[in-house]
Amino acid sequence: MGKPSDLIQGTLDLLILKTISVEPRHGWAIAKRIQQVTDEQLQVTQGALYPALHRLEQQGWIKAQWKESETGREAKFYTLTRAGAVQLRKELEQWERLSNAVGLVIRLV
Amino acid sequence: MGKPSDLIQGTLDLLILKTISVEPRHGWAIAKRIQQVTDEQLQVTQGALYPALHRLEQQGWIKAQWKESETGREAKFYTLTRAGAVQLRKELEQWERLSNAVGLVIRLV
DNA sequence: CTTCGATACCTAAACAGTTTATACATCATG
DNA sequence: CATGATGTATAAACTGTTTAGGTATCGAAG
Repeated sequence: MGKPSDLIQGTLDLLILKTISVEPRHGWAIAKRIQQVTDEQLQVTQGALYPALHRLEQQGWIKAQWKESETGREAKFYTLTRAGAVQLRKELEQWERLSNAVGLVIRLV
Repeated sequence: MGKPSDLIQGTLDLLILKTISVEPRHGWAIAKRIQQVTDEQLQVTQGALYPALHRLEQQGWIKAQWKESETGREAKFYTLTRAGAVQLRKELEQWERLSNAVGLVIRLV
Protein backbone atom coordinates (compact mmCIF):
# COMPACT_ATOMS: atom_id res chain seq x y z
CA MET A 1 0.00 0.00 0.00
CA GLY A 2 1.30 3.37 -0.89
CA LYS A 3 4.86 4.46 -0.57
CA PRO A 4 6.20 5.84 2.67
CA SER A 5 8.55 7.91 0.52
CA ASP A 6 11.44 8.20 2.90
CA LEU A 7 13.26 10.99 1.13
CA ILE A 8 12.58 13.95 -1.07
CA GLN A 9 14.35 13.13 -4.32
CA GLY A 10 17.50 15.12 -4.78
CA THR A 11 17.90 16.23 -1.18
CA LEU A 12 20.17 13.39 -0.12
CA ASP A 13 23.32 15.09 -1.33
CA LEU A 14 22.45 18.15 0.68
CA LEU A 15 21.69 16.07 3.77
CA ILE A 16 24.98 14.21 3.53
CA LEU A 17 27.09 17.30 2.91
CA LYS A 18 25.46 19.11 5.78
CA THR A 19 25.84 16.17 8.13
CA ILE A 20 29.56 15.78 7.59
CA SER A 21 30.11 19.54 7.61
CA VAL A 22 29.85 19.38 11.40
CA GLU A 23 32.39 16.63 11.75
CA PRO A 24 33.68 13.77 9.61
CA ARG A 25 31.46 10.73 9.80
CA HIS A 26 31.27 7.33 8.17
CA GLY A 27 28.40 6.27 5.94
CA TRP A 28 26.53 4.27 8.50
CA ALA A 29 26.78 7.09 11.03
CA ILE A 30 25.56 9.63 8.48
CA ALA A 31 22.43 7.61 7.86
CA LYS A 32 21.84 7.07 11.57
CA ARG A 33 22.36 10.72 12.32
CA ILE A 34 19.86 11.89 9.71
CA GLN A 35 17.27 9.44 10.98
CA GLN A 36 17.86 10.44 14.55
CA VAL A 37 17.73 14.20 13.98
CA THR A 38 14.50 13.87 11.99
CA ASP A 39 12.93 11.56 14.56
CA GLU A 40 12.94 8.70 12.04
CA GLN A 41 10.99 10.71 9.50
CA LEU A 42 13.76 10.53 6.96
CA GLN A 43 15.06 7.04 6.29
CA VAL A 44 18.32 6.73 4.40
CA THR A 45 18.49 3.28 2.90
CA GLN A 46 21.84 1.74 2.02
CA GLY A 47 20.92 1.49 -1.61
CA ALA A 48 20.58 5.25 -1.73
CA LEU A 49 23.36 6.09 0.69
CA TYR A 50 26.38 4.40 -0.82
CA PRO A 51 25.82 5.42 -4.42
CA ALA A 52 25.32 8.97 -3.17
CA LEU A 53 28.58 8.90 -1.23
CA HIS A 54 30.46 7.64 -4.26
CA ARG A 55 28.82 10.27 -6.42
CA LEU A 56 29.86 13.03 -4.05
CA GLU A 57 33.37 11.67 -3.79
CA GLN A 58 33.71 11.56 -7.57
CA GLN A 59 32.59 15.17 -7.76
CA GLY A 60 35.38 16.01 -5.36
CA TRP A 61 33.02 17.30 -2.70
CA ILE A 62 33.89 14.77 -0.05
CA LYS A 63 36.96 12.70 0.73
CA ALA A 64 37.12 9.24 2.27
CA GLN A 65 39.55 7.86 4.80
CA TRP A 66 39.53 4.53 6.62
CA LYS A 67 39.66 4.95 10.36
CA GLU A 68 38.55 3.20 13.46
CA SER A 69 34.95 3.92 14.37
CA GLU A 70 33.46 4.38 17.82
CA THR A 71 32.86 0.66 18.04
CA GLY A 72 36.46 -0.20 17.28
CA ARG A 73 35.97 -1.31 13.70
CA GLU A 74 37.30 0.07 10.47
CA ALA A 75 34.94 2.44 8.74
CA LYS A 76 35.17 4.92 5.90
CA PHE A 77 35.07 8.42 7.30
CA TYR A 78 34.04 11.19 4.95
CA THR A 79 35.25 14.76 5.17
CA LEU A 80 33.93 17.81 3.37
CA THR A 81 36.42 19.28 0.90
CA ARG A 82 36.67 22.97 0.17
CA ALA A 83 34.75 22.47 -3.06
CA GLY A 84 32.23 20.52 -1.03
CA ALA A 85 31.68 23.47 1.27
CA VAL A 86 30.97 25.65 -1.75
CA GLN A 87 28.59 23.04 -3.09
CA LEU A 88 26.85 22.79 0.26
CA ARG A 89 26.19 26.51 0.23
CA LYS A 90 24.75 26.24 -3.28
CA GLU A 91 22.51 23.35 -2.37
CA LEU A 92 21.29 25.06 0.77
CA GLU A 93 20.39 28.14 -1.21
CA GLN A 94 18.68 26.07 -3.88
CA TRP A 95 16.69 24.14 -1.30
CA GLU A 96 15.51 27.36 0.34
CA ARG A 97 14.55 28.81 -3.00
CA LEU A 98 12.67 25.81 -4.29
CA SER A 99 10.99 24.75 -1.07
CA ASN A 100 9.82 28.31 -0.53
CA ALA A 101 8.41 28.28 -4.02
CA VAL A 102 6.43 25.15 -3.23
CA GLY A 103 5.19 26.93 -0.14
CA LEU A 104 4.01 29.81 -2.29
CA VAL A 105 1.93 27.51 -4.45
CA ILE A 106 0.47 25.81 -1.41
CA ARG A 107 -0.50 29.11 0.15
CA LEU A 108 -1.48 31.33 -2.75
CA VAL A 109 -1.92 28.76 -5.46
CA MET B 1 26.16 23.93 -17.53
CA GLY B 2 24.77 22.45 -14.41
CA LYS B 3 21.14 21.93 -13.78
CA PRO B 4 18.80 24.74 -12.95
CA SER B 5 16.63 22.01 -11.44
CA ASP B 6 13.27 23.56 -12.05
CA LEU B 7 11.31 21.29 -9.76
CA ILE B 8 11.73 19.27 -6.63
CA GLN B 9 11.20 15.68 -7.71
CA GLY B 10 7.87 14.34 -6.65
CA THR B 11 6.24 17.67 -5.86
CA LEU B 12 4.61 18.16 -9.24
CA ASP B 13 1.54 16.09 -8.38
CA LEU B 14 1.01 18.18 -5.29
CA LEU B 15 1.45 21.41 -7.22
CA ILE B 16 -1.05 20.38 -9.88
CA LEU B 17 -3.66 19.11 -7.42
CA LYS B 18 -3.37 22.27 -5.38
CA THR B 19 -3.57 24.51 -8.41
CA ILE B 20 -6.78 23.02 -9.74
CA SER B 21 -8.29 22.79 -6.26
CA VAL B 22 -9.00 26.50 -6.50
CA GLU B 23 -10.74 26.24 -9.82
CA PRO B 24 -10.61 23.93 -12.83
CA ARG B 25 -7.79 24.80 -15.20
CA HIS B 26 -6.30 23.38 -18.36
CA GLY B 27 -2.76 22.03 -18.54
CA TRP B 28 -1.19 25.05 -20.08
CA ALA B 29 -2.82 27.32 -17.52
CA ILE B 30 -1.70 25.12 -14.64
CA ALA B 31 1.91 25.43 -15.74
CA LYS B 32 1.62 29.18 -16.26
CA ARG B 33 -0.02 29.66 -12.90
CA ILE B 34 2.67 27.76 -11.02
CA GLN B 35 5.38 29.75 -12.75
CA GLN B 36 3.62 33.00 -12.11
CA VAL B 37 2.91 32.38 -8.42
CA THR B 38 6.51 31.34 -7.81
CA ASP B 39 7.90 34.29 -9.70
CA GLU B 40 9.32 31.95 -12.36
CA GLN B 41 11.27 29.95 -9.80
CA LEU B 42 9.41 26.78 -10.60
CA GLN B 43 9.33 25.90 -14.27
CA VAL B 44 6.89 23.22 -15.36
CA THR B 45 8.07 21.81 -18.66
CA GLN B 46 5.57 20.15 -20.96
CA GLY B 47 7.44 16.88 -20.84
CA ALA B 48 6.81 16.72 -17.11
CA LEU B 49 3.36 18.32 -17.16
CA TYR B 50 1.38 16.13 -19.54
CA PRO B 51 2.59 12.76 -18.25
CA ALA B 52 1.78 13.98 -14.73
CA LEU B 53 -1.73 15.00 -15.74
CA HIS B 54 -2.34 11.61 -17.34
CA ARG B 55 -0.95 9.87 -14.28
CA LEU B 56 -3.26 11.78 -11.99
CA GLU B 57 -6.23 11.17 -14.22
CA GLN B 58 -5.53 7.44 -14.27
CA GLN B 59 -5.38 7.44 -10.50
CA GLY B 60 -8.81 8.99 -10.50
CA TRP B 61 -7.67 12.13 -8.76
CA ILE B 62 -8.51 14.54 -11.54
CA LYS B 63 -11.03 14.53 -14.37
CA ALA B 64 -10.69 16.10 -17.81
CA GLN B 65 -13.24 17.93 -19.88
CA TRP B 66 -12.85 19.82 -23.14
CA LYS B 67 -14.04 23.39 -22.90
CA GLU B 68 -13.36 26.73 -24.43
CA SER B 69 -10.40 28.52 -22.87
CA GLU B 70 -10.05 32.23 -22.18
CA THR B 71 -8.56 32.70 -25.61
CA GLY B 72 -11.50 31.07 -27.32
CA ARG B 73 -9.84 27.78 -28.14
CA GLU B 74 -10.63 24.28 -27.03
CA ALA B 75 -8.60 23.13 -24.06
CA LYS B 76 -8.70 20.25 -21.62
CA PHE B 77 -9.88 21.51 -18.27
CA TYR B 78 -9.02 19.43 -15.24
CA THR B 79 -11.15 19.22 -12.13
CA LEU B 80 -10.25 17.72 -8.78
CA THR B 81 -12.30 14.63 -7.91
CA ARG B 82 -13.33 13.74 -4.38
CA ALA B 83 -10.56 11.16 -4.22
CA GLY B 84 -8.23 13.85 -5.53
CA ALA B 85 -9.11 16.13 -2.65
CA VAL B 86 -8.22 13.34 -0.22
CA GLN B 87 -4.99 12.75 -2.06
CA LEU B 88 -4.18 16.45 -1.97
CA ARG B 89 -4.56 16.48 1.79
CA LYS B 90 -2.23 13.50 2.04
CA GLU B 91 0.37 15.06 -0.17
CA LEU B 92 0.23 18.36 1.66
CA GLU B 93 0.77 16.60 4.94
CA GLN B 94 3.59 14.56 3.53
CA TRP B 95 5.28 17.62 2.10
CA GLU B 96 5.07 19.42 5.42
CA ARG B 97 6.46 16.43 7.23
CA LEU B 98 9.35 15.78 4.88
CA SER B 99 10.34 19.36 4.18
CA ASN B 100 10.34 20.09 7.89
CA ALA B 101 12.56 17.07 8.38
CA VAL B 102 15.02 18.47 5.85
CA GLY B 103 14.88 21.73 7.79
CA LEU B 104 15.79 19.88 10.96
CA VAL B 105 18.89 18.42 9.38
CA ILE B 106 19.89 21.79 8.01
CA ARG B 107 19.51 23.46 11.37
CA LEU B 108 20.62 20.86 13.90
CA VAL B 109 22.40 18.40 11.67
C1' DC C 1 0.22 36.34 -47.59
C1' DT C 2 3.50 34.49 -44.97
C1' DT C 3 6.19 34.18 -41.13
C1' DC C 4 6.64 34.39 -36.23
C1' DG C 5 5.36 34.01 -31.36
C1' DA C 6 1.93 32.57 -28.24
C1' DT C 7 -1.38 29.14 -27.09
C1' DA C 8 -2.47 24.29 -26.59
C1' DC C 9 -1.90 19.44 -26.86
C1' DC C 10 1.25 15.26 -26.95
C1' DT C 11 5.12 11.52 -26.89
C1' DA C 12 9.62 9.09 -26.70
C1' DA C 13 14.51 8.41 -25.53
C1' DA C 14 17.74 9.28 -22.29
C1' DC C 15 18.98 10.19 -17.70
C1' DA C 16 19.01 10.46 -12.56
C1' DG C 17 18.09 8.97 -8.22
C1' DT C 18 15.47 6.24 -5.84
C1' DT C 19 13.61 1.33 -3.85
C1' DT C 20 14.17 -3.35 -3.18
C1' DA C 21 16.88 -7.16 -2.79
C1' DT C 22 20.99 -9.32 -2.13
C1' DA C 23 25.71 -10.12 -0.59
C1' DC C 24 29.52 -10.21 2.63
C1' DA C 25 32.29 -9.55 7.12
C1' DT C 26 32.90 -8.56 12.04
C1' DC C 27 31.52 -8.26 16.77
C1' DA C 28 28.66 -8.80 20.93
C1' DT C 29 24.88 -11.18 23.21
C1' DG C 30 22.18 -14.91 24.59
C1' DC D 1 26.61 -21.03 17.49
C1' DA D 2 22.65 -18.30 16.05
C1' DT D 3 20.97 -13.82 15.91
C1' DG D 4 21.06 -8.80 15.64
C1' DA D 5 23.74 -4.67 15.21
C1' DT D 6 27.43 -2.55 12.71
C1' DG D 7 29.49 -1.52 8.35
C1' DT D 8 30.26 -1.55 3.22
C1' DA D 9 28.66 -2.53 -1.36
C1' DT D 10 26.23 -3.60 -5.90
C1' DA D 11 22.47 -4.68 -9.35
C1' DA D 12 17.80 -4.73 -11.29
C1' DA D 13 13.70 -2.48 -11.44
C1' DC D 14 11.10 1.57 -11.08
C1' DT D 15 9.70 6.52 -11.19
C1' DG D 16 9.83 10.94 -12.60
C1' DT D 17 12.27 14.13 -14.68
C1' DT D 18 14.90 16.58 -18.86
C1' DT D 19 15.52 17.15 -23.51
C1' DA D 20 13.96 17.14 -27.82
C1' DG D 21 10.99 16.41 -30.89
C1' DG D 22 5.99 16.68 -33.20
C1' DT D 23 1.09 18.73 -34.40
C1' DA D 24 -2.27 22.51 -34.87
C1' DT D 25 -4.60 27.10 -34.40
C1' DC D 26 -4.60 32.02 -33.88
C1' DG D 27 -3.24 36.97 -34.07
C1' DA D 28 0.04 40.36 -35.26
C1' DA D 29 3.75 42.10 -38.00
C1' DG D 30 6.08 42.67 -42.07
